[in-house]
Amino acid sequence: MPRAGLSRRDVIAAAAELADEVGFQQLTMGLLAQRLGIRTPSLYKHVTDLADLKHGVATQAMTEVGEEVRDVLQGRSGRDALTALLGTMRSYAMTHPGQYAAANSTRLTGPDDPLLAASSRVIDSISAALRGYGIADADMVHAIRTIRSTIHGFALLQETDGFQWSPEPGISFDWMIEFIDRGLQALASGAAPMSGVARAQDPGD
Amino acid sequence: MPRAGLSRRDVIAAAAELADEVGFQQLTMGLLAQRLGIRTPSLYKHVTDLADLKHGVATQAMTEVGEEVRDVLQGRSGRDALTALLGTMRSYAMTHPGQYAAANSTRLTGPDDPLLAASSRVIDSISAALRGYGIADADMVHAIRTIRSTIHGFALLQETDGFQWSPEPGISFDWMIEFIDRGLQALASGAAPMSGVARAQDPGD
DNA sequence: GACGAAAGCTAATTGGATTAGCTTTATGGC
DNA sequence: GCCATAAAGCTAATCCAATTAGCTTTCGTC
Repeated sequence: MPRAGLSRRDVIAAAAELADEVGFQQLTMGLLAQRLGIRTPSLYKHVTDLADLKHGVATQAMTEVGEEVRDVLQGRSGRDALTALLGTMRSYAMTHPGQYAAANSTRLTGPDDPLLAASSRVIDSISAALRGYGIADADMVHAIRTIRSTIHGFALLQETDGFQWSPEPGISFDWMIEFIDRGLQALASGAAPMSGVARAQDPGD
Repeated sequence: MPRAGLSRRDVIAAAAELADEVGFQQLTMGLLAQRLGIRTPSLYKHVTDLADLKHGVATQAMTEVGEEVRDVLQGRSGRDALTALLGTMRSYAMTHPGQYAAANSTRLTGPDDPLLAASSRVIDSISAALRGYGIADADMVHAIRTIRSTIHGFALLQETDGFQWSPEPGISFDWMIEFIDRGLQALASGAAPMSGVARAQDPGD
């Protein structure tokens, strides 16, 4: 109840904002303290250490992504849902590079990690987006993983300047969405079950 | 030519090995010096600073990946080439996590960066692997980017414990390869040109 | 056998993270 | 209105990794 009246929530929110500006890796206790107008050691009243702070940012970001995705998926299905899903995630990655990096490069601390819960919610949304394609249960886990991989990879490459902007990345992104959409449709129409590949039973993540 | 007789090459090689053991982020001057049996400041006779060291590791790794991929692609085409390509990269990522992370998270220093040259060689190999599919020039850049995104994303997720191992990631990986293979085949057979999506002219990266 | 550059070393500085221990401020209970 | 107390800050001090400065040793060469 003293001076600045900061809460853990405030501190993490400020850290998230700062991470977007200077980069998640460059997020520092000193910089954050300065931003909040307090001295560095005072931060330890709100977070146990830098790792905790970063983990908090990751959780907050993943939660936010989950909410945005859930909202945008309302009333959409099939290709429409896929486009909305991927577009939302890419958009988030571009507007909040630091937070996106946090959300996807932070290791889980255990089975009860709130970050895991937040991630699960996002995965549930991906699963929901795929529902309209009528994909076999056995393929669902793999399809989800494929989509997650693609999104993360795209965000990573773009952030690292992975491709040198010959055609705009955005165009490739749209191309990729179409590529995936066609693949999923083909999957659904059951043209040929995914051959040779073992099928899964458990719709885990 | 005194005592240990180390060269820049030796130092970077040791750093790469160390990175695989402790993680690229955890690679430290002190740890490396200890590993080499010299004092920390002595490292500065071989690299200008930590950033230079890490950049060197990245370049070495990317070069090695490029060679492995080029070799394994000899005499293969189509799905066979795609499987070999992706399999090789995933295998590299799994056996050399630190180096893989280095290669794909290091920013280029400029247009004459040797890391850029090494990356370009890898991209050329991906391009070669795709050649057998008879993909339209206009689609090539996007296809390459899609594949890179997928590989990197998969490696990233697996490393971060992104998926909780319900079915083994390897199975999903195989599934993903098949998914992409089918998509590329469909593309080639020109069923329908990628609609709505702008086409590229320049086969950049 | 001396010379010069390369490769090491020690000492010292800097900056970020973290800890210890003290101070100040809201607040709830009287 | 007054005081005890826990929360929220602060200063001082420690630790560790990176980096710089300046000195020393080792070799290959002539």
